[in-house]
Amino acid sequence: MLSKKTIERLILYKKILEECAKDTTHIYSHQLSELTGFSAAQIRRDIMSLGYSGTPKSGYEIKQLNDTIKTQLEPKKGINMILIGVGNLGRAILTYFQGLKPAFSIIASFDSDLHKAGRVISGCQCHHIKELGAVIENKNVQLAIVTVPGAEAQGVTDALVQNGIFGLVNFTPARVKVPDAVFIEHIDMRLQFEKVAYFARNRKVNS
Amino acid sequence: MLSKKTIERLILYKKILEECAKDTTHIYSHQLSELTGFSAAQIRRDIMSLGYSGTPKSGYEIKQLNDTIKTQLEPKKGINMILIGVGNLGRAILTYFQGLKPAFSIIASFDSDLHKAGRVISGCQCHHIKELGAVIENKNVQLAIVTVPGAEAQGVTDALVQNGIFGLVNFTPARVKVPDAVFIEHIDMRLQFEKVAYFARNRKVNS
DNA sequence: GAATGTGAACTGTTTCACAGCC
DNA sequence: GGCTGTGAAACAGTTCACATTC
Repeated sequence: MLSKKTIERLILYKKILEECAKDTTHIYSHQLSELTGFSAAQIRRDIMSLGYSGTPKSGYEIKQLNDTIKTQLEPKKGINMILIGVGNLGRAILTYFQGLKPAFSIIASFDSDLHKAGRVISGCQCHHIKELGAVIENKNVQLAIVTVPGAEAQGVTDALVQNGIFGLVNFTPARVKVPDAVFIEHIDMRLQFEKVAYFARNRKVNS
Repeated sequence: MLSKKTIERLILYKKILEECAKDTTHIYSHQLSELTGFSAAQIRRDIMSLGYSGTPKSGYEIKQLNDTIKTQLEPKKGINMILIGVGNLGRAILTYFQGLKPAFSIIASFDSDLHKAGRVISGCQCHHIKELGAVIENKNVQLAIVTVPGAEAQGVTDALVQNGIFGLVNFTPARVKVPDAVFIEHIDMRLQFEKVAYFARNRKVNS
């Protein structure tokens, strides 16, 4: 099993290799290093962990390498996602994702507000939260994006897990708890901003 | 200098301690562990690295501990931020940040669209991108949030760095390059979703 | 000669485990 | 007994450096 950090880098390589494929057929680790900012040794190590090999003569064959990464990362069919909480952030994400189909589709959204339920908002059908179970089952939903207010996050998460969701992206500041078998990623923007503020303030004052 | 990971945890402790302060005056590491999901040893180690000490009898004094964290993390005055790119995501972030004042204020936004420049959008004065330098200088801006389309990210970033910004949060998928002395955090949502999809699919199938 | 593939070394982070304290 | 504080061990992630290959 590849580590979280390795996966993040592979996802990045994949995107960059897609760009490169337009211009050329082979690439060296030091070139990928230049494009990604990771060290060449790191990149060779990652590619090794995929089980793919290049040659000293011409480096890595871009198309083959990319296919190898895709095989590891991507499922055969697209990912079906839902989004809970159609507020400002929720709507922004819905709009953003219109551009990423079909690899990632948000196929339904949910809100507890009866004024939103039943309408199409930001290009996505909004349901009332009580229909959660039915939609997840019918549409074979695998991932959920949580953009409700922090106080509601744990309740919504519990309901999602109960209904068989096992991958979550939580945009609320609440640190919700999930069973071990469920994978959750917290994207706490406030925390990220505080971190940047800290390191910007305490930056190395050389150069 | 504290590490990135330690800082992230400290920011979380701070928020949780603020909650706890309403109910009680002292807390044990294992209680903080329960609330945060990090191990008790980890928490003791982090607090040690702050130079703060508790007592075996009653654990850590919440108010003192929180003040210690704040001294490390927060500047005396609030952080002035700007946001570049008033699209969907940009507007969502602007709205979201209205609630976080005064610790973090987005004091201006910028866009290359002349229809947006001059208006107040999502509670924030929008300027044309060419006024960047003037506003940064006048308003003592320290941090910038980049929410432009990926293709424009590097150009905007260069302009920001040129104008003396040394902390950036980049929401575009582009991996922009900055000088060593500038701190940048990438929040690539697409990448995060792919990662969650991967780990959700390859999850441990026990329990 | 310049690249890959990789054992070994190194660096950073987390956990263990226990002395010391109340 | 149950807590903190912390050296030491364990683990994870990255880089080094070099034998090997084209």
